Amino acid sequence: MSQPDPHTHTSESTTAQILRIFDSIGLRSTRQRRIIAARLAALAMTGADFSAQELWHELLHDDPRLGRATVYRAVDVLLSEGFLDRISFADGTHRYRACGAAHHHHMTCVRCQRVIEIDACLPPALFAAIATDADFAIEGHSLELFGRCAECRQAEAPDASANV
Amino acid sequence: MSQPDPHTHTSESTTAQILRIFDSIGLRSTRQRRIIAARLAALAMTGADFSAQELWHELLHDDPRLGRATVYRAVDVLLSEGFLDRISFADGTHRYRACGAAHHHHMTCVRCQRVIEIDACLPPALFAAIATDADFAIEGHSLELFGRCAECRQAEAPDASANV
DNA sequence: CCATTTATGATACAGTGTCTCAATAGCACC
DNA sequence: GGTGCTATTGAGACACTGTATCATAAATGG
Repeated sequence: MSQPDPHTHTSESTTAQILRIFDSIGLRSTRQRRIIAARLAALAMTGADFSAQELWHELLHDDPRLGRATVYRAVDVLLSEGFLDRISFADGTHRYRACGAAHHHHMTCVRCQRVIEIDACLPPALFAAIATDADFAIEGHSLELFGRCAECRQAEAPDASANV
Repeated sequence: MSQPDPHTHTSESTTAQILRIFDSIGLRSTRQRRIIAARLAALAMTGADFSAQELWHELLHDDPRLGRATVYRAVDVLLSEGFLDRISFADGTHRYRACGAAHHHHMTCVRCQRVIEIDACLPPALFAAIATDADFAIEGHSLELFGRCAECRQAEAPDASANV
């Protein structure tokens, strides 16, 4: 309850967590937000990423009358509350991912677009040096890595083993 | 100034450099591309950032019939050739900047949107550790820092004239 | 149950980038 | 300098993403 084990999160408890976020900033518990929370909880389990548009289309199966703006509004709230992460892709587009609040970064496979989380971060000394040098108060940062996952490297090596 | 002069490039030579990029990949030298190159050379001197749309609007002063798609196409080419950098902002939008080819990152003031370059980068050991851990072949990365510049911190301190 | 106030959904709107295609203009060759 | 081939252009249609508006519906507190 008050001490959810991150490794035993059920879809239901994640749903409740999202609804608690809405509640904590004075937003009402509506049927639409419950539907959205349930779907996001499922996405949080799988770690899948999604665009706001895609999320809306999926939710239309649950409720064909669900408004697009309603979904966008909920995503905005959950993004600013830190429940959702925005992932920027190299082509300038961006998608969302339910990652909880812990600070981390993402690495994207440029071939299959799979996204994995990285818990490593930049050394604080680097930030300190930059901040001092430029006289900036650093408030946040975004680090995205791009590369090829093991599977895609295999799949792309037709005459393999001679390659690097 | 006794330090290494960063302005060893004149606007004209930068224009020529851009046109050489077009030429090197077999693209023709057109009046439109020369106009675009000249403007980008000027932007490269000041280090200003811009959106494709803004660039197009500015160029309409030089040639009121210049097509929007023409500018977008040129920006795409110069981006993929590494002459332009794409800067991603925290709100998901992105802009371009003529930075030449040297690897570097950007720090943006969240208040005045000023962008400064950072030559610091991540320690190679960090990349190696991540790549090994996740079995990824890392091909690129993007690091954006957000914060407040000295001026904006001053401007935002209403009753703190004695503040840092 | 009722009054108040928030949330919703439909739609219009704005911004950004892509695509198509007929007309234009470079470029290589004569 | 012509000439023909072909890349390029420009205009606009189109798609996608996100925001604003506002009458209506629904949730909350009493």
